[in-house]
Amino acid sequence: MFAALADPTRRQLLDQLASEGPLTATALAARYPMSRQAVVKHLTALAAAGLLVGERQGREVRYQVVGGGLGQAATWLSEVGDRWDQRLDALQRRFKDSSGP
Amino acid sequence: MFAALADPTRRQLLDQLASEGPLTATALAARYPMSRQAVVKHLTALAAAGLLVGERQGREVRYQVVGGGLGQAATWLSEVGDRWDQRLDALQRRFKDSSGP
DNA sequence: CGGATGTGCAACCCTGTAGTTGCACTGAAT
DNA sequence: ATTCAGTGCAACTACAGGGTTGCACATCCG
Repeated sequence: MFAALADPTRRQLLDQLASEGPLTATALAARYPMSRQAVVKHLTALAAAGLLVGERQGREVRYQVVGGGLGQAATWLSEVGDRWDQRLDALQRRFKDSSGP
Repeated sequence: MFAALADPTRRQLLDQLASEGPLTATALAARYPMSRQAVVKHLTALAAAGLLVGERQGREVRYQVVGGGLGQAATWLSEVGDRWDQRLDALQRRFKDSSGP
């Protein structure tokens, strides 16, 4: 899932879909200097990571962002951040204790 | 930077450093089924992404987490999330308007 | 000093994957 | 029915990156 976010193109794709709403692979490919299939691969990767869903409408497929997906990443980030903050706090407390009045 | 977080090993490494405090590359390598150099490469990648710093003490180098680094990732996530939420809100409003009482 | 321990650098496989091209299939329009 | 736009699948190339090994350099301890 972080692997899906690792590629800059995929982040851009996600960004565009988030701000412009559902689009088709062909429409997106027109905005990037790469082939349609390349874009499709990226979209598939993002969908596999649970960040997108593709909905078929006639002969086209509109991809749109799934809101909850990013939450997991955010959760992990804050967990590690918290652990590190706890260590920082502990160090600061110990420092205060040993140098206190 | 997301690329740095993409590898599971690197996330584990970050995790351990966040919860156990500064460690050397050799000490970390002892806990992983890979060579020391492999671990060093990961640590270097994390340091290049601004998530770690290595501090030399005599002949060893202790790596420790840099708190602010994760903030950037969190910021990006929340930005994209917000944009998507805005679109959702706009859609819901429009839907309410067109089907309202 | 000499040996042990920890680090740094470089060259080298090997797998994964981003990107391409080509072709077949399906839905819509004339 | 024919044509056109959009999609899907598969084979192929090429490059990045994870991992290894080998050796040289620095530092601590006897």
